[in-house]
Amino acid sequence: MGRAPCCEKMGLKKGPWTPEEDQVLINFVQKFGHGNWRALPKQAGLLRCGKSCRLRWINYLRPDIKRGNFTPEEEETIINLHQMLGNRWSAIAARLPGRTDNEIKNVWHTHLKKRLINNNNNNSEKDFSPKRHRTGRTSSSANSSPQQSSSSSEFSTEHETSQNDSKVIVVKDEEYDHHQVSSGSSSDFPELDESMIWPLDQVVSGGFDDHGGDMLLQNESLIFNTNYDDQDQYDMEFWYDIFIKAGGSPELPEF
DNA sequence: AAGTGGATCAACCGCATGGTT
DNA sequence: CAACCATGCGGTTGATCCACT
Repeated sequence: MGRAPCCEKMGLKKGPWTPEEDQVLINFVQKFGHGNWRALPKQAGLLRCGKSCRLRWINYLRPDIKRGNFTPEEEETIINLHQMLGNRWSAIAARLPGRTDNEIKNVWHTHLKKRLINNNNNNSEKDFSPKRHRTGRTSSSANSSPQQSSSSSEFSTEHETSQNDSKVIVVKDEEYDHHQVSSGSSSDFPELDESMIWPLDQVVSGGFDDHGGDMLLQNESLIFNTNYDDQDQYDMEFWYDIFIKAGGSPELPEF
């Protein structure tokens, strides 16, 4: 692999944590907090780098960590949020109290992704995969995600939403020759050209699935594909609101 | 009982971001 | 404003577990 890791460079320990190390870290954090992860291992007497300590605490030792299997409700929430947010595991974890981004990422890759693939195979008429899902991050690693870089412009079949009075904002993506679509009030998009706003039923009949989350995935692309490139710090609450308007699960906790 | 291959998950790595100097 | 630093994030790895042959 690339450059030598910092831990080895400093003669620090790597690999699985021992119960003794865990206890030292717990005791230290409970006493002094974790204001400075970099300095913590030295102060606590641990032969670990700060990064490793932070990860261990956040993913395993934190007192509010919920262990054990994910409930069907949690899994459904993850699926919904993943449709909405893509591989933004920390954002998803923020909506699942007691669950960590690492855990959610693991459960997605080991269970949920396969389940969705199976579901899609069983219903081959539909293709819910996003054309291009861009997040605020511009790194190559973020873009290299299979979820985010997968390609499918056609969203399938009938849309069953009853919210026909909603507006849908459509922007032709010249480069990829498809439409970016989002649902919401036109006032949510300052400076939008009126020609971009179509009635909902007029658009979704052209090929959208019945999951609000998929619409939102397209939503995010809209922001980054058009005049709104400067809005790379998009507002989670804003998107959540649109997600709900578009028929997303309302049972998620409030921001 | 032993071997094998897939599944799982803790931990690591590199990079991006935001704050500070 | 550039350089540096600390932290957070997402992708990936590798050890271990477990079911199956």
